[in-house]
Amino acid sequence: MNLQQLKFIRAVTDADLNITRAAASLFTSQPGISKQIGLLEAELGLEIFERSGKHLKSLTPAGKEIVAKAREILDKTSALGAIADEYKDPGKGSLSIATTHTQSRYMLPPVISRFITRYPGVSLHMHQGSPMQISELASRGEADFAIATEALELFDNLVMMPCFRWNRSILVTRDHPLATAVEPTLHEVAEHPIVTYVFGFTGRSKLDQAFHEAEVQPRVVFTATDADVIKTYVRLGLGIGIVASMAWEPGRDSDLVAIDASHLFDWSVTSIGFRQETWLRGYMYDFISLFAPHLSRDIVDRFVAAGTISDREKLASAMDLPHLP
Amino acid sequence: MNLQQLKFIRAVTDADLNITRAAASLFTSQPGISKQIGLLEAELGLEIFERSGKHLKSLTPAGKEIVAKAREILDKTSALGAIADEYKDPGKGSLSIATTHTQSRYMLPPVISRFITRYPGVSLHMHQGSPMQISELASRGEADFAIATEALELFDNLVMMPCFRWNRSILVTRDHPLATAVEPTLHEVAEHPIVTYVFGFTGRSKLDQAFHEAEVQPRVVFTATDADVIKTYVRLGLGIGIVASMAWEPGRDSDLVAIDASHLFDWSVTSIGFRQETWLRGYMYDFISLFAPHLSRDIVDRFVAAGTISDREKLASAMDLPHLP
DNA sequence: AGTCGTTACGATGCCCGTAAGGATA
DNA sequence: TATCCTTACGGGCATCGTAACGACT
Repeated sequence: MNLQQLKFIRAVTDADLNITRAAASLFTSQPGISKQIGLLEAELGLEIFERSGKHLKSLTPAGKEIVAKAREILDKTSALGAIADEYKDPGKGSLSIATTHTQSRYMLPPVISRFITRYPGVSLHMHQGSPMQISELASRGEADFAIATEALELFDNLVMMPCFRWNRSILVTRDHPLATAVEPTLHEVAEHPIVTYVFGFTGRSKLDQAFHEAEVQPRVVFTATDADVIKTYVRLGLGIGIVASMAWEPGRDSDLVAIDASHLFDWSVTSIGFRQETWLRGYMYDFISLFAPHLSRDIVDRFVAAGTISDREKLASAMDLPHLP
Repeated sequence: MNLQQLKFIRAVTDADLNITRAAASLFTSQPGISKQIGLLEAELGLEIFERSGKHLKSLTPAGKEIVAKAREILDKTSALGAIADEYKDPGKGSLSIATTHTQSRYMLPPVISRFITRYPGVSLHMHQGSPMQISELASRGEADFAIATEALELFDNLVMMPCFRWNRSILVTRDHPLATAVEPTLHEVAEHPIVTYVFGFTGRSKLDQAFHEAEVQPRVVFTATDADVIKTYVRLGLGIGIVASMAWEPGRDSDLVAIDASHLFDWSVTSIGFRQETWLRGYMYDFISLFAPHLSRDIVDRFVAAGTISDREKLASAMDLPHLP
């Protein structure tokens, strides 16, 4: 058995049991993988993949466990590299963050700015995508951190830690009837056409939930994945915007009025997550603390050490999170 | 990087940084190890071992972490084999138990007997030693289970679970003045010369503690590592014996009188422990349950999942253990 | 017919073993 | 001086790539 073979079975599994594709992703030959998998199966004395003729059909029950264990092993081997890099030069390395538009546009800029000042030797990579894509990137180890408000809990190999609570604001043009409203009700809001996030993005679910519970049917006329687009259409008069409060910028958006709507909707929590197995470099701890000051190195370590999801939830609920704004 | 290299650095560390000895233990050549370590260090870009000239002096700080991580990786690779074996034939395999004389002589026989009936295909290996040796065997993975009353808590990579509580009996010959005593006091006991366990064995510490707290100075005239030897000297009239209650066998030891001493000493807890990283085969779960019926598969899994030592202690204290006899 | 996995074969390169050299305690 | 690690060198073997074959959709 060797690490190469483990990499191969992982790649094949990740490529939907297509050896050819796995070979392409690893820049190697397809027969090589086939051979090595055969050797590994011979050594273990059982089949990892179930074949139908010459096609891989599925993982055998044993194969599932073996691939899972192989993932753990490979994760730890990359940790070895991280350890070495940290000791060689704590200030040199790379950090890859997967996040949504809302975070990267409104929350991350000051954090990133402070981070690159402190760690000029760390090369930053940002991936933007849907919460689902983000979680998957982190879960597969292609991103070090996932930062999002939704979907992070769907991957059980991610350690996720709550960062802050936020709520929504209603954006209207200055001449809009709601512009002078203070604490409008859901009914009043629902009288106007609404422009907001696509489902699955930026706490959209809490928004739907509030309307549903109040038995009010909102007229959502347009949805987008980011607040910039939403604001554009609010300016065009398509409807009122409901966006995360941090998406209203005092300077740039002074042509719009932001009405706090935290009395209408449940608070959403933005979390940062990473793979359980990752070995966190010093600058990674620091990045987390820059983004969420209550997440000190100790606290993060405690999250990592917590064995079960319920242990982590306990830790999370014991924390008092900052409320934005 | 490959698994071989990780095996090498682990072996060298375990051989007190002596490459020659490590090579011997792995049945390979010394230069081969030297070379591979050099290659690994080159790949990681730092030294794992600190050299003084051509001798390995110590592990570098990075080296310590790297070796620790290497151990985890290697443990998981052996788990792969275990998974395969389990799926190939759940009834075939081997089980190696490290334990003390007290356990293997008095507690384990009925368990072993039932186990081999249920799993005739599992080859059993028993190692006997001091609690310290036992823990080390388990901690190094040379034994699957460690069963002992002391020292298990010293190794933090062992998951240990409480099995039962037991206490001590005073053994005297039939004609001894104490033979008819009921609930003798510590002072009465201390009037006689005592034969008992060596320090570090079979709950000896609780015994000393009781005398110390009562400010009584016992006259311990002979110590042994097992109750059979102790009983022999009690029969010779060297003194009264203080042994684990389960060491008095109604039939074989009817020439001696056993006086329950649980009112004098604190209860001791015997635990079973195994390495956190071991992948437990079905028969291993069963063995645990045979030895300690309250340790069901679910409970064991919960112990393994518990992230921190304090989590495990919480689980342990929530359990109500059988009291022997 | 096209896609995909297995088998066969040849070459490269890695790994291990023996032998010799150099440094430390 | 004895022990121990490193370097050097040669042989064997594992791995990888190309090419051909066979099987499924």
